[in-house]
Amino acid sequence: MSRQKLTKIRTDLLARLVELGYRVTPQRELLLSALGQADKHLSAETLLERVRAVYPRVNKSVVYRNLELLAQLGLISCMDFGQGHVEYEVHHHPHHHHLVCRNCRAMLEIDGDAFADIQRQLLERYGFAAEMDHLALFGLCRKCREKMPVQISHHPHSL
Amino acid sequence: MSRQKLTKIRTDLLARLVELGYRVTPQRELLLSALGQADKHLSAETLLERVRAVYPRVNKSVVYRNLELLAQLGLISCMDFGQGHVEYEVHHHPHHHHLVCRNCRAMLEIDGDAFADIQRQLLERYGFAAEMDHLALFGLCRKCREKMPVQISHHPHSL
DNA sequence: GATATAATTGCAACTAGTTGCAAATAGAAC
DNA sequence: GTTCTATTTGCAACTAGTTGCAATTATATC
Repeated sequence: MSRQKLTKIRTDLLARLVELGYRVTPQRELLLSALGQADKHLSAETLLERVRAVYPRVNKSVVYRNLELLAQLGLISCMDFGQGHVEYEVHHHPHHHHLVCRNCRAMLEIDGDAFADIQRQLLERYGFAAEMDHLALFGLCRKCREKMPVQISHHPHSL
Repeated sequence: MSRQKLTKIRTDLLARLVELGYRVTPQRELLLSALGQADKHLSAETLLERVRAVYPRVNKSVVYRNLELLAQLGLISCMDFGQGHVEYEVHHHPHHHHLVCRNCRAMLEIDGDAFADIQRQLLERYGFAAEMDHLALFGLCRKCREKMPVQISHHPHSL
């Protein structure tokens, strides 16, 4: 992605913050730069590192709080990969899901409306409006399924 | 549930551990008792408390390690509710999912094969074998949807 | 540019959970 | 019942993330 585009992402998000009544601070600029420069989801920790690479005195609670804020406002998306592993990204492609392989950690991005049917069913049957615009599902990818025909025992003895 | 049934759950799981080559320790007995007595998912912390209510000197790392072990062996199920909130339970009803309301935290249990169709589709289209036997989906339940027709602003000023 | 003030940051103390390692112990073999 | 040893536990130090609060600062107004 071009340098211009990256700058645009940052300034657009800053402008949105101002519109919503929030302030532009150097810490927020740094964080949005880091997010804009990333080509994939990044963890809060990685983002803190990248922010500190530019300006080491930024406090970690500021990064955590701002990531939460931005996610709440819908300016960035927050993907929960389970076991407390959360990653953030700007909305490059607004609507997609992830298939994560438990074995090789490979991640397959799939179409955003893959779950539209089931979403409609849940609404009809249970009156439940499920948020299904950015899901992560775990399982085994094709390669790993083919490589692993037999179930591995979990016992340390047998490993 | 009857006292007998509870004891049975514990002894059954202990027997399975022995079959798999693991040892029976007082700590594991206490943990399985606590799990067997629970009528719902419990967090690791709550389980630690319950174990310590009986025998206060049990170490927390032991509880965490054993919950991980039991879940890995499939003897208990581990439900990830996102944001690092994980809960454990013995398999009373083997196959179900949860619809969790973001607003009132109400939890609706739904049928285990609600996602069978989509699971088959993911396998056909992407060769991905998704684990879909115990999912948690977030959204708004019927009541909260009806109560909340307008979108609330997130800004602290306006709250 | 100075002033006011609400938003934001930095700090320090805290929580839940993890890890490496030495000590204790369950279970097997005698 | 002793002995052996791999498993399991307890400990202490650590990590990621959270929270309350005082100090700082971005922005609006004059």
